[in-house]
Amino acid sequence: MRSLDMGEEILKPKIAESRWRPELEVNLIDLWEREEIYKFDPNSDKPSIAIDTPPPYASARWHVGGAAHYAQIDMVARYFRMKGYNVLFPFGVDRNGLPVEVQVERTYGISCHNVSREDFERICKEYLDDIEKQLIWVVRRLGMSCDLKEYYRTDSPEYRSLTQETFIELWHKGMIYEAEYPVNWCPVCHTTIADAEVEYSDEKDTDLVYIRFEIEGGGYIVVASTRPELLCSCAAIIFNPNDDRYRGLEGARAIVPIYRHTVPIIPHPAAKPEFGTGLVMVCSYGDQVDIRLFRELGLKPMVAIDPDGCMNANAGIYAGLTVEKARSRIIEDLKAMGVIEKIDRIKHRVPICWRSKNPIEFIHMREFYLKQVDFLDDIIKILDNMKFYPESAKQRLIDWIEGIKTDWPISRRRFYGTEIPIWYCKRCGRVNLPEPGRYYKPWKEQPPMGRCLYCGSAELIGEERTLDTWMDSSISPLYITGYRRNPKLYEKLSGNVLRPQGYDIIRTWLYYTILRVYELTGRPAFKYIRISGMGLDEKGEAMHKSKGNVVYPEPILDKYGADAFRFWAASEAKLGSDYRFSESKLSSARLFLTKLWNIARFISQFPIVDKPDRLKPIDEWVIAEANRLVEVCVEDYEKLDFFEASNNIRYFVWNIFADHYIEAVKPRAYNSDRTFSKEEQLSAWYTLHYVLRVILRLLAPICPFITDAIWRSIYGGTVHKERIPEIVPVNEKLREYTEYIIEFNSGIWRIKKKIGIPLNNPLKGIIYASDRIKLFMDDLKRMHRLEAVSFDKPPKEAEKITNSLYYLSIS
RNA sequence: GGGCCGGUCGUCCAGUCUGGUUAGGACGUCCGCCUGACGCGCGGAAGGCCGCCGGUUCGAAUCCGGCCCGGCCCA
Repeated sequence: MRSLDMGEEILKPKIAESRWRPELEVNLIDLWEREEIYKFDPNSDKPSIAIDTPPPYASARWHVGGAAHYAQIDMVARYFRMKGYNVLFPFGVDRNGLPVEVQVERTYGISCHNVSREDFERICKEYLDDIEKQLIWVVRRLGMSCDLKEYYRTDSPEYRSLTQETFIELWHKGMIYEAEYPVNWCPVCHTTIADAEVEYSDEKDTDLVYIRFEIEGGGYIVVASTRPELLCSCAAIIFNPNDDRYRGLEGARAIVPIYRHTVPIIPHPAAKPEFGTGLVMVCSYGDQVDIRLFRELGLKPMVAIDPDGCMNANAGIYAGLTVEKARSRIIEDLKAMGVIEKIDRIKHRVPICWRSKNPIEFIHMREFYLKQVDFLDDIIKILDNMKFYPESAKQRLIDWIEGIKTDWPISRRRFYGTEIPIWYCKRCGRVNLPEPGRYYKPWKEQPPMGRCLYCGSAELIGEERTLDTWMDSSISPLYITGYRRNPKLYEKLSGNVLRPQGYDIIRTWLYYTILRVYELTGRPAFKYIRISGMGLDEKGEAMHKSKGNVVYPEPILDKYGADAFRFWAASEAKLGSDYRFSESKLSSARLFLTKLWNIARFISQFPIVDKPDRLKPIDEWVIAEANRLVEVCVEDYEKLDFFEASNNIRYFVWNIFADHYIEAVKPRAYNSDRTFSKEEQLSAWYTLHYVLRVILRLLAPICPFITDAIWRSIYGGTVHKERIPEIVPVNEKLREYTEYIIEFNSGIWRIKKKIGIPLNNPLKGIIYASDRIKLFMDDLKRMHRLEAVSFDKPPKEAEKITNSLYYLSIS
């Protein structure tokens, strides 16, 4: 250390620029990569954790909400590292399945059915590669501390082979079966989808048609329906058993108009008396209720809609028409026949496909199913072994699980996905599964088993269908921890996986993962589950391309820098709540960073000294406040949240440290007029650096760039290898003085403003203050350049400034 | 229809679980200031019947009941 005999000109800040420039962030990204400071060490004895990053769909660009979510996940990773953990933080890109295909078909105006399967696969890959580049650019620019040299793709042969391996494993465990049931069918995507993939449209105006049915043996009834095109498949008419109007009809039969077949009239609680006339026709299938009723009442279904969403031969003259066309045509015909009583316009929601957003139909298909109904109780029980943040997210999952009634259909009649690894024997019809361990494409490769394992026939036919994309995604924690491929790593990490994701995919990604990991390993998939809210636009509405309100992160990151963006992402909303994008908040985040930069610049001019034997009271006071900040931040970080931490850091840095402590301590730190002793000056220098280092370490997970830039230029090394600061022993009671210090300073500033003198001018006259501020008075007196301070009772002629501050001017 | 979340200065949000001095912050607004880090700054100020109605209590933004409005999820 150099001589402490200060001539003022020796004090030169180590940080020269008065502004942090976000362009400099890019240099740090390169530096971090070169120094490999975020690398996971499989041989370390530190506690380990794996973060199961949500593989973003490569089929869609990120908006600022998505980028903010990933920034938050990175904060989690960085916090665990600074807590002393060895963190496996992979980055995956989900490239499988229907979403990709739908996007590709839309973008290129093709259909997977009118180009060859090979070509379609190639186009999907190229499209994904392109989008992925943008994605990776954003990930890097955000400062994500994952290893981007080794990110994984769910459509890689390695990943798909694990998906197939788990399929084979579950097959052999007897958990997969094939069956023909009514399924959710998307006529546009041309495939079965799972209940979890069904959404409901916004409320739309629909015709509720009141149709007259003759009763066998005379009379008629009126049935209201939104799906008259299904008349041909009408198998019964129900009314509520409590509905007095229709009691007499029990056992009667009605004649279906146009088709003239007769159907029973049955009392059943599924009919709501207040809907329409209280009489409901049961058709195969208008909705889920119909499916249930057919099963319950033992009715014989008649298929009326084909896989293209058109009426089939059973619909008679309407065959070949789309459902919508058939509906309007049949309404016209019924009108002409004079059997329509009236048509109401009602609002209702229709089930739609989560990707194509088209109405789904319920039709019969033969599909593979993964058993889940048998395991629901076990799954709910195993949730107790996983910690949810926030706690309330758990209920959403339980609600979903409790509503599950059928097994999971996992086969998809699509192309861009993991192939179902099955060859069928043409002779005996049995299913042949290959050995696990590599990636199979049964639709184009020779059967690896050569001959049928059961009858020895050489005639084997490869399965053409693919798996539901959630069959891939739901093994991501197994993939990243080396399940079946790296036993040592798997042993180390299994049981230590953290899942961060949004609440929008609780019923899909989260649920399916927990289900599958349980079925495969019998263990809980996760130790921690972090559920975040959704990123919305400035008005609080979801961002959609079609709405034109999408804000992309690239220009925002260029303009404000990643740290400002990340600070915004941390400080905008509590974990679990939705967050709105707001450019004005982003710019205030940037102001905060500038403030921090300049605080560091100021402090950087003073030498870094050892702790002196005695600290001045105000120094100890600010350290006590810093202790409290550490407590608040750690508490927040432990909840995997950053809202309280970031907001408290900002408040402390700006409103306590800068406004009151630094201002008060400036004269002592410079000590140009030798008001203070050398030891007192050292106490200031020590405290300034101490607090700055606390702030930088606390903020490092949120703002990794600016904190590291400051750390490197003042202290050397990187802040990212530091630990989260701990509380140091000081007199915590000093925090009780905080409000008095603020009130005192504020009072003096008000006096100076009132008499019209600059804040750095001496204040003539006598200040009457409360003696509770006495402890800090030599610093405060010098800070404000007060001429005289008294702790006596103020005289009557003194002016009251605050409850405890009076001023007697000298005229 | 069922469930969940929300309604607090002009705007966006804390505070509500664990009731208690003048309900906090950020942005915006107004006034003043070149103050040995920062004008992307400093200081000062204005601005709120805490959705509505009732109840519990010495005391309610906070607890209880009802209602209204907005959003999400499920049928």
